[in-house]
Amino acid sequence: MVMSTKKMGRDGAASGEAVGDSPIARLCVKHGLKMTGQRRVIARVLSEAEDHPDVEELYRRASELDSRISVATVYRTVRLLEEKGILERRDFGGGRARYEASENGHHYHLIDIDSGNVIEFENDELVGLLAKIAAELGFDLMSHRAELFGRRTASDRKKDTTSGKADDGSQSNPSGRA
Amino acid sequence: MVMSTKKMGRDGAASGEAVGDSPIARLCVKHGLKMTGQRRVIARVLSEAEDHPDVEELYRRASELDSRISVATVYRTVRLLEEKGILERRDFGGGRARYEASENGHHYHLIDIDSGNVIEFENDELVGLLAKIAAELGFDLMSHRAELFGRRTASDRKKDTTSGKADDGSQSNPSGRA
DNA sequence: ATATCTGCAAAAAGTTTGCTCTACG
DNA sequence: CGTAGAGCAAACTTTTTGCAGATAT
Repeated sequence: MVMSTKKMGRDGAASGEAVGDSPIARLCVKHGLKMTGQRRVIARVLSEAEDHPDVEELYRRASELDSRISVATVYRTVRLLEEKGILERRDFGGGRARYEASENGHHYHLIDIDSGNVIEFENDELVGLLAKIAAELGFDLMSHRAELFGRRTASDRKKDTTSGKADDGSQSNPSGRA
Repeated sequence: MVMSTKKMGRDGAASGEAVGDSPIARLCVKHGLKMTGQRRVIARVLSEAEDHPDVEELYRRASELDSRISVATVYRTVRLLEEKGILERRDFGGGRARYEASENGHHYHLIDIDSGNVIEFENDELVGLLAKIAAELGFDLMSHRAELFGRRTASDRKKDTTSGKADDGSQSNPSGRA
């Protein structure tokens, strides 16, 4: 098992147009999408996101880079990118959809129910088991998701006291309900 | 692995008041909730549900038994029961929350992406693996969920042609988006 | 008796959409 | 240039809430 070490694209030298493109913007081009300024900004925000922002948060971050972006465009864009398979929508509870780039690879989430932190991890054994289960039920596994809700073990907790929160796409609500 | 064989409570002889109570209604009493007529009806609907109805569907079923129930009450009730741990909220995509009784035991869902059918299954090996993963990350596993999205294998498909849908709490949208 | 619950309707919250103008290719 | 995209605001959908009257314990 390996915890993901997500690398974010550093901001490109804004030379011309295509060179400064973020990884996701490049994916968009690859998918034949028309690259508008707004989309390029949103793509960049998504590429640089290390968490699981919701639309509101994406809108906020995009607006910082270019104030001429509307929420509607963010909604339209994430929907488009989701359809293209570039983005994945998540539901961690709380009513709003949260997004992350598919290119980050398949991984799972462990949510710390006390702090709201979301820890990502990969696990081949798990993939294999799930595929096996699906097969036993007569299905080919097309996609899947697993979320663990846990609490730090006493022994683990005393190791560090980095009590703060790490991931938080704008709102972290452990239980998913206020 | 064992597919769940959920038993639903048959309707009780409406003798007095407490005798006809559904399993969930009894749980409500145990939790000290005031049992109004509406709650009793909703509890019964939930107890008898073999699928994962959303609020709209719960409202429809409850209304059949007693037309003097409002959607607001259904919302308030499921929220209350969820807080008490009697109900669990699910998100299978599609924007609306779907509910099922916690008493049905811990199980997982395999969603047929073509038909929208939801198949429930249990798997001890999976529980063990998830707990192990959590432990490796320094957590005690408090709860978890796993959803598989699959497509019937060619070989399996030709065995039966029960093409229709089985589970469907009012709306089944394989991809979660219309 | 009285704190809790319900219905109703209005309000939130999140997301989608029609229309017109703008801009990518 | 022509068509897809963006902005704006209005529409929609799902869920929550304030309030007055009803009800379980």
